[in-house]
Amino acid sequence: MRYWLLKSEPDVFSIDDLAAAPKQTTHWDGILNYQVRNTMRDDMKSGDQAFFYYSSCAEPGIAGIVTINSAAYPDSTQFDRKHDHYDAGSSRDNPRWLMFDVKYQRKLKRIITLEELRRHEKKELKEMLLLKRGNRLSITSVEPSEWRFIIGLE
DNA sequence: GCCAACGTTGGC
DNA sequence: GCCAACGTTGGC
Repeated sequence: MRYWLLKSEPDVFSIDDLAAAPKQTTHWDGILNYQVRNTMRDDMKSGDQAFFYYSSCAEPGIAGIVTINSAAYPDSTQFDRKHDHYDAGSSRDNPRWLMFDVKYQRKLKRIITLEELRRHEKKELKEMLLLKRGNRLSITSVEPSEWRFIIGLE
């Protein structure tokens, strides 16, 4: 079992939206980055756990915990001509982009802000990918020690 | 295969 | 809205 961090803009999709969704489950679609796609394909497994992180908002930080609820499978939005994620270079025979299912687990008691995480970036969270310079990937892995430390902050 | 131009992300 | 950092594109 591995740990991950999924970024989402809360104005677009929040942990509360996931909690209110049918079966508290949704498709995590629209990932158009090859490195992240390869991570999804090769490393993410059903049953893995992930932090739900808020980006591009007033208070960036970790808001909740979700479960990866499927293996990666073709992202249907890439075949829809009307969709923002339509990709003319992809085909059903050889899909370029993947998505997976995510299930709500719980909200954190409070948002663990980026600012708070940064207070530990010299020590406990020295290796955390989220905090590394220039990181823009929408999914990053979280080490078990980092996971435990952050849960401890809560 | 190089690299400049361009687009996107995301914190501030 | 700005801008640093990075990924992608496309001409050569």
